[in-house]
Amino acid sequence: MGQDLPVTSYALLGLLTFGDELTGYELKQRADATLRFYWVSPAMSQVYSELARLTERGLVLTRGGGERSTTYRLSAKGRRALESWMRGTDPGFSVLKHPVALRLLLGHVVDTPTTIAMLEAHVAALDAEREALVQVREGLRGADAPGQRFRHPGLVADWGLDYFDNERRIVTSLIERLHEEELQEEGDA
Amino acid sequence: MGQDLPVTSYALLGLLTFGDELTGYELKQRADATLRFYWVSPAMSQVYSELARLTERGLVLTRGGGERSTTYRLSAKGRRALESWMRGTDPGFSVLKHPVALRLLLGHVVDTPTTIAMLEAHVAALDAEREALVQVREGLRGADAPGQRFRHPGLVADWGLDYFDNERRIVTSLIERLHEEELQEEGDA
DNA sequence: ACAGCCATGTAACTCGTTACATGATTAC
DNA sequence: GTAATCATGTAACGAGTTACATGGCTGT
Repeated sequence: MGQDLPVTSYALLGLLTFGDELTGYELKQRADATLRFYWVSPAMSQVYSELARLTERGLVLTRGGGERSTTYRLSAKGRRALESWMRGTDPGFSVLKHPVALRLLLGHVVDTPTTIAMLEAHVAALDAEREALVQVREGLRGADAPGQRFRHPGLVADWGLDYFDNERRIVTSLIERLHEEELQEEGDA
Repeated sequence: MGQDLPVTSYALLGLLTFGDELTGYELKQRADATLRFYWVSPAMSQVYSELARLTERGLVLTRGGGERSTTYRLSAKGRRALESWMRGTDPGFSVLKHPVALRLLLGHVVDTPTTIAMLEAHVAALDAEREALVQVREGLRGADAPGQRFRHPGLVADWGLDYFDNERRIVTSLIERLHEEELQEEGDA
């Protein structure tokens, strides 16, 4: 034991449990494709520094150091570390940083049409993100059947899609609520 | 102009737009009560250092400096800064750090019952958080009618409650999916 | 030849946290 | 009296970002 790494380290370590061997660059791409929806996509430079730390602690093994590209794979020690982290530590609660909700909270500072425009832009962004996640989900077809070893990413992607759908629904209804108020106020004026 | 503060600074500044005057301690409590659901609750020490910076830039005014407790209120300049931030800058997309989704993604590393137990604990945590938000929502009764000046916090709280409800629903269904797979596997063995 | 992607890192910096330190006021 | 809450800060640190720097390889 005796390791306590930030969650992002374990997340990157976890991306190396899918049976393949990646360069730092490829690991970053994998993080961009899937991790970013539920966690964060670390900067390129952080991927390399995390890999250096994981290597130092013997949790990953390198191949081809010195040449143009180095690949990384999970070590037995790394697998044990990941497993004991998953079994033995409390995940903690999720943290949401939602700039649109924050600005809606402060809606009295600006006029209603400005707030409505912001929410409409958010719906558009939501659609774009959803579409990106759909692409990821498509890429998992075949590996996602019950009993398949790597079926979990498919489950999480479905979770994410459901989240997007629900958020779209509620934001749309908030827009309507604000629209009705607008009409009311115009009636008063 | 020439100010570019982190979002958290504007968030704290925004909490001072509700017509009252607060101590750092009270501001922290307000952040704990509402901001934490959509953004973050900064540490006590950060609240004080942010207030110091906002004061330095003239965005908030202090009363009673030197005595045991100092209160802070929004300045005209602070209001303009907040407004131009809300109108003129892109909110950006929300960031979700979801340790439970992350661990579900890596479900192949542990056994299914462990994953199910984690999801069940998450449902319990969700219920507790929801209940805390219900309390906040109750405190907003009266200020939340259409046309009321400070009705937006009520809208955001409703959004948050809907989010919790939806997440509970999907996590529960994920638990069922995993349960069914478990039974299937036992049948095979 | 040139653009774009693959690949790897360093340096400086900011945000935000935890730990520490202090003391007044209030409730029991 | 003593525990909890109110109130304010400092110091050290870690996580993560942006900007910078470098160079090979690939397609057109």
